[in-house]
Amino acid sequence: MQTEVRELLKKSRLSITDSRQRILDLFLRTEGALSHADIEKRIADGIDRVTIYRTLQVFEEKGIIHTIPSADNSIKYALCKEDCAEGHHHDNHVHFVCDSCSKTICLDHVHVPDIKLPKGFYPRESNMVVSGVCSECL
Amino acid sequence: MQTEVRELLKKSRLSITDSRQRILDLFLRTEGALSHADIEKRIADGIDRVTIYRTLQVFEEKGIIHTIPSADNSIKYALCKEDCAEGHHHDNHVHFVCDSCSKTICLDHVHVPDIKLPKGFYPRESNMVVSGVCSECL
DNA sequence: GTAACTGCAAAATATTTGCATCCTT
DNA sequence: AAGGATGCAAATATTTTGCAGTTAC
Repeated sequence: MQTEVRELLKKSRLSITDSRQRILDLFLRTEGALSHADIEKRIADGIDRVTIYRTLQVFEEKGIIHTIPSADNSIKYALCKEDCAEGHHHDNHVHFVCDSCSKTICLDHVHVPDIKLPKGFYPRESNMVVSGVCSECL
Repeated sequence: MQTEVRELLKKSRLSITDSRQRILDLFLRTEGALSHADIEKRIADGIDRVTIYRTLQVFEEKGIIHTIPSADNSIKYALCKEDCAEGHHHDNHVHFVCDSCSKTICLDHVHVPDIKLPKGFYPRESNMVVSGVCSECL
């Protein structure tokens, strides 16, 4: 397994276990976001389902991955870029879900625009998900 | 039960049943969005859980309500305004989730801005959820 | 009367928790 | 050695499906 994976875990002060390495490695090798089910499917020789739940939770708390909201009861997770820190996400980019291949992609360079809210509303965090057709499915 | 409820159902060519009237009435009386669980809790003398699932599904198909994506595996539903039609939602407004009272509110007058996507990406629909503090929780 | 809707039971899924064991540091 | 992580079993919770009885039109 790559050194990169171990470095990432070390940076987050997480012990370097086999499951964590394999799950994080999968994220690094995957373009686009992964759901719990995706991970279960794609890690051949099984990590326990419960361990996946716990790993995703820890990774999210540590700012290694962030969640992408969805309207179909299936949260997806994607790697955070450098500017995420423990307990403090800055996944301030637009997410794209392809209607055709149903991949979910972080458009890291497309920022969520600031919104003028009505009087009395104070924003903390914005999330934007655009669906349509991705560049590979034209 | 109000005439408004029956009119709405009639307009969508749905038969006017007790469950549908009560669920739709709840939406009309509620500010903000409702999850399946909310509905179950707030309709005192129980409608079957399964009926609630099926009713929400039909309402969504008919353009009476729309879903609001979330990052916690709990879809919320909110009434559509006039411009939603069968199989064709235009809930093109920003949704606000209050961190304090955790209400989800449709900001009907705040439109989701158009986004400039990278080459090759074609948008069909955008969703935006802003969280923070709402005007009642200041 | 007929098609559509509902409730119940049950199946299928998904998520959480407790605990004994194993692994990392 | 000690604390944390994992797997397993089991408890909960959520969603889906089939079907028989009921209701709207």
